[in-house]
Amino acid sequence: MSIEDKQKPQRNGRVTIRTVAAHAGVSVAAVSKVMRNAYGVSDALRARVTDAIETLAYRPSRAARGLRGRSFTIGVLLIDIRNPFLPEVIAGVNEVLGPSHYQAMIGVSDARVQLETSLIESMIDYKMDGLILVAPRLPSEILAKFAVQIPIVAVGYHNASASAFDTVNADDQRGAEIAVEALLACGYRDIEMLSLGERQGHAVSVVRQREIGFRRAMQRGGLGSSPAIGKIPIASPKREEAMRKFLSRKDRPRAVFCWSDLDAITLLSLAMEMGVRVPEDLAVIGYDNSSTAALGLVNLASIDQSGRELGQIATRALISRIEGRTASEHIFQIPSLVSRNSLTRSGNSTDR
Amino acid sequence: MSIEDKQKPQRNGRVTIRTVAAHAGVSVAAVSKVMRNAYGVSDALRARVTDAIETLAYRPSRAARGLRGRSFTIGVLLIDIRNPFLPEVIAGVNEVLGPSHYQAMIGVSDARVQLETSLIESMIDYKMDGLILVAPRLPSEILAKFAVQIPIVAVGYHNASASAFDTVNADDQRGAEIAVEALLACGYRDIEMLSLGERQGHAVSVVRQREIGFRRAMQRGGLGSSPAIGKIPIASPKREEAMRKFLSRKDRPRAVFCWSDLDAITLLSLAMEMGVRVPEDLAVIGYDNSSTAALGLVNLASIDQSGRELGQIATRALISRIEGRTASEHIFQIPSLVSRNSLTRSGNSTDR
DNA sequence: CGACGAATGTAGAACGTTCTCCATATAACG
DNA sequence: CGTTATATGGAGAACGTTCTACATTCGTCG
Repeated sequence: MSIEDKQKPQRNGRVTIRTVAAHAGVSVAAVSKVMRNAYGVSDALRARVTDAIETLAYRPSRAARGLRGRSFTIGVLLIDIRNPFLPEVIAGVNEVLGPSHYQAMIGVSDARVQLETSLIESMIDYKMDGLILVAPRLPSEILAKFAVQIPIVAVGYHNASASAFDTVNADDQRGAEIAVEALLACGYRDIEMLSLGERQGHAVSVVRQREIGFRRAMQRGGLGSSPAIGKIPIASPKREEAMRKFLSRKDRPRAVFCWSDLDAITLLSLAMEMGVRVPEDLAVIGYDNSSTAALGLVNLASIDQSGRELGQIATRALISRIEGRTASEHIFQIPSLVSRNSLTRSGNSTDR
Repeated sequence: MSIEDKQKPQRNGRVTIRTVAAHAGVSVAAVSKVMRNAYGVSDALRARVTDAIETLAYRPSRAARGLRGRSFTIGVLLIDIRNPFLPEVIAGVNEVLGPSHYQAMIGVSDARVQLETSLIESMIDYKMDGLILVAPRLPSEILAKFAVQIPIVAVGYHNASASAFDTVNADDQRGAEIAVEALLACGYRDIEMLSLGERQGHAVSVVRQREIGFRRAMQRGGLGSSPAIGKIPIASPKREEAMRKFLSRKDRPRAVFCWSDLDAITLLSLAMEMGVRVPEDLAVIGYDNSSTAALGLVNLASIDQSGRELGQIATRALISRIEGRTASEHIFQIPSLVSRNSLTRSGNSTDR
């Protein structure tokens, strides 16, 4: 009879930590200890509990875990899911997370500050163990405020002075310089940059960094103190319109550096439609080295910043922070040029 | 003094439901009721509580919610994040979820059954309210087993007899038929399909459905009882190799239908490299009408199944199921042809 | 005026973990 | 043999919600 008192579990189907404890003939606390492999567990006990977990196919409830301690989940926030660069980052994250006991949950903010905020809050409310923010839009002060509640690593967010969170970046200034240097090396002097519309990037965004690098390289090359930077809106009908206008300008430059392959590829396409030959009339170089750029049909020269690597590094940084590091880290990767036909006819089409 | 007894909250910084209750001078249960807008709340009470929530900037803990009741989160499982069709689905999901109080969390399975299983389990363990599985790899019996634990809607998964979960699909058989009919209408008779390697698709996958549709349309057109279907592996080096082999076959067909734009675009690119003219030597039609296909440079005719719409429909179905529906629904959308230059030179290049 | 039902609010038991103390057993040591 | 350290296991209080019962207050109606 006294045994039946204990038989309260099993009420609904779910196998809980209590079921496991009963099956193994030990206490709930013991099971918890084994799972967290905490101190003070004999081999015999561990074996018995492990067995019970196995046979019952027990899975700890993440919800309950989150309420009290670790949830073993990390949140990844993407600004946009259509930019092919971002999936690469995810791939890198998953590679590192795979062998660990952590899992990634992804949120997509669609570049809306409102949604970004609420997703971050949700992830905190889920008691996730840490966050990787990819190209967040929020200002540093806000991120810092979140960072006291949860470990944060920002990718594609240039703020090397942030002390509350880590950053992982490709050196976007250097990337832009490399692009300009490549154009100069091909003999082009009349160079412009096509960047992203004003409202889309704050000072710490990758876009603005690339503009800085562009300006510096142009000045260093002796090409004026304020080189031209055009702004392309992000929304679709206006976007193509702005590019068409650029392509039909009588004073169109000889070469153009686009902030992203996304724009560069569309530009290439419109150029073809409008009879502007690439690279004979206009040389184009993009950024991200997306898989579309690599297509023989497109053949777009591009700056490669390995999203996969950035994802891997960010994940490792986050885990080390979750496990106790408090000093902030700011990691830089150096991007590289992938030359293709949009740069010059002899562009190395068989890259890498 | 007796008041101070109650002052236990506020221990660490977090604003909990108890803080709100104290601030509004009501019970915890009352606050909970207001938030769930349950029955039996006066306007006065509601106002007071709403005020307190506002001033304290209270956010309910999702972790705690999940432990007891609704978590107001739905999980989305993607087979692969690099296929541009899938982000479209997410966009559709987010559009419907935006105005609601639900939020989406995304997991990426990378087409690995193991990972897919563990992600689904995690989502269940988080007590998410429902799941949208996009092109899952798991067999129906397993999905059915999961579906008793959590409402499930599968997208891109053909099993109209499943009674435990809903399915939302474009009619992939019909889509393939439309493709073949378009090729026939252009006068091509020597037609093959390039499909996905054997191990990649089970019977209910979209790929196999497209094969069925292809066969039926070919037979109906009087083109043999077992038309040729080539299989292209998914992994990168072998993939291009198989396509090159196809392109250099002496008995290469006059027209080809690819299971996905992903393959069709690579094929187009390799064809150009190898000097095979499209559509003069080879007509190509793809599937998904991805944004890359629409580029002037690529100009790939394709079957359009609006991923956005599928996402929207799936989300609405899931919500209705969460809110009580038990009978399963199996929804079909009819895809459409987007004609472009890869089909015939006069291919309507200015689509949509 | 008594009785009953509707409307409103509250107490308190879950939910499934983690983790801090404690209790006990065993070993070590003088 | 007593005393003290050390290893091992367990009890039970959180964590922040939801939600079922129940208590109270009114109105209404016969």
